[in-house]
Amino acid sequence: MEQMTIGQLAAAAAVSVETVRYYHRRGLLAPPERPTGGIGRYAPSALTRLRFIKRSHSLGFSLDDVRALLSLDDGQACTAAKAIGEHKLADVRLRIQTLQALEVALRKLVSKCSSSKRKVSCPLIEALTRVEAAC
Amino acid sequence: MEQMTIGQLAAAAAVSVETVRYYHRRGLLAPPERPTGGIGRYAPSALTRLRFIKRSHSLGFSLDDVRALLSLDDGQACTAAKAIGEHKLADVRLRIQTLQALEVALRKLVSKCSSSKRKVSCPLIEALTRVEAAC
DNA sequence: TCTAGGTACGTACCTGAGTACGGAGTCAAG
DNA sequence: CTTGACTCCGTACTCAGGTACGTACCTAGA
Repeated sequence: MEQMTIGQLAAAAAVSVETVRYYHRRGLLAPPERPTGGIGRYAPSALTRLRFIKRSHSLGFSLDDVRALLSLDDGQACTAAKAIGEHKLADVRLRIQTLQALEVALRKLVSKCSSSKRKVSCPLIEALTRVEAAC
Repeated sequence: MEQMTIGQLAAAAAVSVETVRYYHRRGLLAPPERPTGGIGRYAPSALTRLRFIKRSHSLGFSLDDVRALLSLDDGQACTAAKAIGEHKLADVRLRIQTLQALEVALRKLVSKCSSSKRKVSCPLIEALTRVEAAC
């Protein structure tokens, strides 16, 4: 009854048609049944699945992660889903730490730059040139 | 006197030979003078420059950023260098904020997952499927 | 002089997540 | 029955920052 074409599906999920096709190729979303030579129609469940993909991806899961999550979608695989989520959480925390260290380093460089008065060399450039700083 | 081949230069900066060539292509490091048909030799200043590139890049500057910084390397362009640094700093802070929001969302999902007892569906999967959560 | 290993150069390939394009087919409304 | 919008399919391209490979050349040491 509510069978959709690829364009309608894509619009409903606020995604491009090309993206839907890309998800077919990546094995995240099955291509629809279609009458021989005709145009495919998607069941509403495809929209649910597509939204799941989009939401998971927007939360930082890679498409491979998402495929793993989808394969757990029998509702009983909570432990496995949790493991994937925790793995991703650890990854996000690590990225935050790295960026925070970077922020400190950059802030120091920039503030040194603004406080310098008439030195020969720009302290930011100077700092980036020095060898003793950690790589 | 301390003229280096590309291999020695790369080793001294702990970078691969291919990477040095790539930096030539990207206009970050000039290819060396070389006797007609012979093998190029790099002056020590090339090593300084290569280390500058590596350090800046490790601090999160893109190679285009690095090229901009290098073009300021007359020591008097502190204001411009500071502007580049501040721009990058703002970018890093934004990335941290995004990741922190993500961390909160993920943490909630995962903890819901662990606290559930014998529900029909895994709450993580459930949450990712629901429509009302922000995209 | 021979040879191993380093160099030069060009091109193709990699990751991740798509985007773009072109030609052919299909479908519904007018 | 035609037109226009949409679909299908395959291929190529995008971005960043390289890596890998092949061929030809050079050069230092035994």
